[in-house]
Amino acid sequence: MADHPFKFPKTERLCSESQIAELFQDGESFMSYPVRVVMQIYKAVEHSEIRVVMSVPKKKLKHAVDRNRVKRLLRETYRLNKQTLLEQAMAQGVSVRMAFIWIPPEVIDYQRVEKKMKEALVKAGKWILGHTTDGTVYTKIEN
RNA sequence: ACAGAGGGCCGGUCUGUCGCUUUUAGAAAUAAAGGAGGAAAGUCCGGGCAACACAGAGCACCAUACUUCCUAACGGGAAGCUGUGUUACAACAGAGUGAACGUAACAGAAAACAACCGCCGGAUGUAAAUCCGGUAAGGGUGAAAAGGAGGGGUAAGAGCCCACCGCUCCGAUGGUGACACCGGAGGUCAGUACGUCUUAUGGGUUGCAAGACCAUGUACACCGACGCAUGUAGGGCUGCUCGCCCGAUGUCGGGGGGUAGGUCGCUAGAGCUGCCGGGUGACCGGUAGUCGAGAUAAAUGACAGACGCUUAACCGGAUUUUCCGGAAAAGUACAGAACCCGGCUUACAGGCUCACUGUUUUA
RNA sequence: CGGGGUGUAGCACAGUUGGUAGCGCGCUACGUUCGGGACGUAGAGGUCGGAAGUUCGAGUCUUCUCACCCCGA
Repeated sequence: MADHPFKFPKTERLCSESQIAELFQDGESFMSYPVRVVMQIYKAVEHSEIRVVMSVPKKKLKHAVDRNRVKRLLRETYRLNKQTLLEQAMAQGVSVRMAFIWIPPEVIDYQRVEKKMKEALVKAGKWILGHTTDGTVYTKIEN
């Protein structure tokens, strides 16, 4: 995985309906406009991994074209900037599940989305650090 | 040339870097090839396909409705007919209803066996006027007022009579037909709109989250059939016995509960393209070639650069409008497959093309 | 993706054969009260989601369109 840092295969995406339901029920969320991030961490089994899902509500963007466009932008910016967060997770020995939910009712251009995604990932890194050091971590999942 | 109205088609291209998905090859790393639309949309119709239901006939309900054709089918399309409409081309509408019934607000005398005003005649009266009768030509109301508008006729009028038009019926001709056109007759006690209604045709229900299979695995309450049994263990009626009744544990089916993972359905089809032939046309027949997405939290992308196209300030040249060359800047649409087809409808930057109508000018 | 439903006053709702759009709560004014509430009287407030069509006339019938809600392994 370290050999090809910009890949984004299915093993890094959250594909199971039940795992997504679990994430939204038990995960904690914070705002990093223009996205809301839902996160959940648990102890890594063999090596740390991060599984991500992108969500764009139909109520915000009515046309399928716009929803696809936003999801592709989110995927692309995450794919190109995920490396530092993965290193943080490996340092703490945890795996992460997270969801990005789009908030604004319009499409935003690539440069701004990339900037906001970097900010969101920095916040996520701080969140991981905060929850691993004060011991509130390994709440639910052992899987 | 200007104006108007219509049909058909296209709807970006290339390079680099980083990715996604399917197939094939490979032990793997990886490599190669493919990867959104005319509307993929709305889900308004029609089919295929699937599961379930189903003797036959009638009624009811829903949809459609000029004619002939096209089609797997259609509420779609083509060509025509009639009417409305336009300067014209367009465009729009379209079964029957003298079989019967219902409704027609407000206004108006009256909304269907019509006398309010008016007109005419008669009676009473000096007169004004009142009463009786005739009259649908005129007035006013209304969306709609009892064939039209002329002449004759009459007290005044009226298809009361006459010619023309319209209407209804009959006949001839042309057309597959809607219908057109011609001739004759009737003599208008046949109004209008909508609905009920009539006639003909079609319609079983639900939809790929249909449905089939595999894996994981929970809990069987209840019901039916079969099997076992001298109807055993056990239970109910009872204080107890007898007696009577129910009857677990097996197999199959129903029902209930659980699982949220995978495979199939899943893309070669009323397919697409070229040519030839038939038809006014929708379309049909023949022949050759061709394979063009199959995802499943859901791929088909992101960024950078160059070009193309449109509008073009501005600059240069010929220089009256105008033409030629260059060009900053801005814009480059509507929109994303989810079982598949045939239509309809709606959205759409810009461009190409075909045929048409009117006016003006030139030959 | 497939199927079904609802839009009427500020809010919740009525409105059958097409013929002047209503009820309840709320709002405004007046009365009543020392004042308020309650009560009584009067009144205002409507592109009937939007656009076409049928009709003399559409909340109602037809077509298109917009928004919201529900159901389906």
